Amino acid sequence: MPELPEVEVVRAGLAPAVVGARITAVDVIDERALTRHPAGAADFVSRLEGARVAAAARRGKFLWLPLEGDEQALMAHLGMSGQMLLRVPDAAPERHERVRLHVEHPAHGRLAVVFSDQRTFGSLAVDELIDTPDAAPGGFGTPLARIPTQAAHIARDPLDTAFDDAGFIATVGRRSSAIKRLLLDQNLVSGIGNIYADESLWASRIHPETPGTRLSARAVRRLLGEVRLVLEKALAEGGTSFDAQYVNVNGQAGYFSRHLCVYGLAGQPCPRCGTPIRRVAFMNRSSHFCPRCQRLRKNSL
DNA sequence: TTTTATCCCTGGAGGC
DNA sequence: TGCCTCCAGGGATAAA
Repeated sequence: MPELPEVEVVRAGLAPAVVGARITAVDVIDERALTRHPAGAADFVSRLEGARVAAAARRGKFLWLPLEGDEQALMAHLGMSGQMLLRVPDAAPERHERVRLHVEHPAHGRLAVVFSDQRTFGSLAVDELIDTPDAAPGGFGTPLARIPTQAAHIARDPLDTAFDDAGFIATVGRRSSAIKRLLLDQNLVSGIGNIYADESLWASRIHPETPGTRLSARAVRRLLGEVRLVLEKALAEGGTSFDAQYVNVNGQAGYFSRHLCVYGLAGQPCPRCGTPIRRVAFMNRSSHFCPRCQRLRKNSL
């Protein structure tokens, strides 16, 4: 499931192949891949054909390719199972191929950029770029203080140098929601999904259902530090792959799953204390934690 | 404003 | 073998 590290691996893989390239043609195979582009497939195609890609940018789990000399960008969210694959121009269709962009790069020649998505939670759109409220770059990979309108509402991610640590700590301290719910709230901090939320909370020894109001500023600062460490380690390993749902632009898996301490490891010993990891239902998904290292305390942490 | 629940979707796993 | 149910989960939206 693509979270920040996986999306960043995709962005970094796409950048050298598409920045400076011209989009020569667009095939929309399945319109469900355009749920974020309400004007429809014909409008999507007409806005892209002939355009040149100026950059490859990302904030949290949102990825976008600003178009040169224009106020628009091709925006992508990979959802649960979306993939952006680089292929030779006449490559056979992928099993769950939804959209194919034909591009021509001045150095690399013709390429196909394939958006493939099994569960169809991902989507592409051509979106307007607007100014960022803090005048800092819109995201990683671009110096411009611009962001697609559909990504403008989400917070910066923890690896963004413009991330507001103090604002995050203060907001968490005011909210009574479970800390895991707050970590998954993209309006508060972006890029974290179920895997890295569980891993960061385990590293911080915080129970996922601890209310934000029960966490001291010091505890939230420590958690933020662990979030960054986990994300950076995952990035260095190429992201987390459990199956074919996440691969980089060349179709290769990441290796961070070898380093997971709790996620998906219910019943297995905690790497720190040996107590069996517990899995509980949480927000229509799963939480994994060590019942000994991560106790739910009544007093503040 | 904050919090919580529901829905969207596909394919693999497991039970019968 | 075939059918059925459950499960995975990011984000938008509605409801409380």
